[in-house]
Amino acid sequence: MKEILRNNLERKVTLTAAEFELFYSKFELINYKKKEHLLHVEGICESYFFIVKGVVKSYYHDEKAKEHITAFAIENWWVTDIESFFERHPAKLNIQALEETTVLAINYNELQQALTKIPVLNVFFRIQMQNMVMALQRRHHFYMKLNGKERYDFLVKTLPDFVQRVPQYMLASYLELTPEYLSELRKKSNPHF
Amino acid sequence: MKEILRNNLERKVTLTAAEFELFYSKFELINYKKKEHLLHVEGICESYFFIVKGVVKSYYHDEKAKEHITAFAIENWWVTDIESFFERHPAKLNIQALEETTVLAINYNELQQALTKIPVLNVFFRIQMQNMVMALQRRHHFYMKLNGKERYDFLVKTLPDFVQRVPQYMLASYLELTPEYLSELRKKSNPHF
DNA sequence: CGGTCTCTTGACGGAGTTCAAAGCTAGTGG
DNA sequence: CCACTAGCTTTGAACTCCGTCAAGAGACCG
Repeated sequence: MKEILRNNLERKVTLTAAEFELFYSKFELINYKKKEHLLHVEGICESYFFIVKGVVKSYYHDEKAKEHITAFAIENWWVTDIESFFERHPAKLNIQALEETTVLAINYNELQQALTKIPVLNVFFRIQMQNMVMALQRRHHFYMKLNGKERYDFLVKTLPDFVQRVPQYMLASYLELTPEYLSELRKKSNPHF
Repeated sequence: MKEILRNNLERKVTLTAAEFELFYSKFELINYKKKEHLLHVEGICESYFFIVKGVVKSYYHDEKAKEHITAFAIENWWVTDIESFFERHPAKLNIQALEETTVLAINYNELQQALTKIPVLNVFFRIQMQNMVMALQRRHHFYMKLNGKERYDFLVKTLPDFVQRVPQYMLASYLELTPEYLSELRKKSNPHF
């Protein structure tokens, strides 16, 4: 538990043992059952989550009540509604566990204190934000350059195991396609079973 | 010049006069003529730019040589190819001046030194990256939820002056539409001239 | 073994693209 | 300061991708 978080931090910065202990002490270990929510739309997102085990999805419903999945996150990833968390606005996203999921959660005030007491965390989160910016820019290319079939093929090629861990209709939602059309694409991809 | 940068920083953090002077001394003032490039694809992006005056676009060409504009930036904005700049990879983006443009540019090594010597800059850039993440997430909704007409109308409504500063075909590229189709949409929007 | 959740099929329609051509507009040089 | 040209915008027809709706077929869980 502690080790997983520590390794994740060490990828980007170096903390003294004391700094790490202080930071770690601010987290709470939480267990979510399948379909339980880490965050509900409208509430203010109080926590920044580090996923120790499991899978979650971030999603919202549009005006026609259709679900749009904006991201999945698995082991060793950080997840939150950044806008709600940092700006203290009501969330536009829901976050829900797709499997039994264990997280380390740190709340807003604790994180702000930690950022003050442990300045190197500003470096960590700056780099994390930079990486997120890069990922979002790549996602933009992904959606703009590729049509539905190409997006699906790319996902299957780059994350084959992940594709099997999540039902088709959720992938369709993430790919911004209808389940019906995705089904048609799959037929084309695999002419023989 | 100095004042504009100073104000931009003060929106998020507070620097001492000495810190600001140190930071400012690392910038170079550069003037670009219309159509000149701040950054060329393939080269490594050496500078982080702060636009003092003018407009620039970031864009790339797809495999069919079609141009895709990913962003515009105007006075008081920061712009760079984040991935190329921070990861020291060849750039995937070009950045080009659309008008006579003046920038303050800081290069990679100078910025790294500044981040070490002036720790509060880590806070500044962390917050800047956070804001960029939020902007990119909003952009994702913008493209996914809205159809072409809605995207165009939204742009005209929120940035009417900007729309006039940039040719239609560039707006079309930014909106991920063909110029032909955008022309059709404009006709629908303004039935009387 | 019954019901809900998930995936597939097919007919049809609409948003947006492609290609080709013509009509404008604005900047440039003569 | 006008004329010319290159760059920009508009038009229209044919076509493609993908969504909607309606229905049926599996599959999983209690």
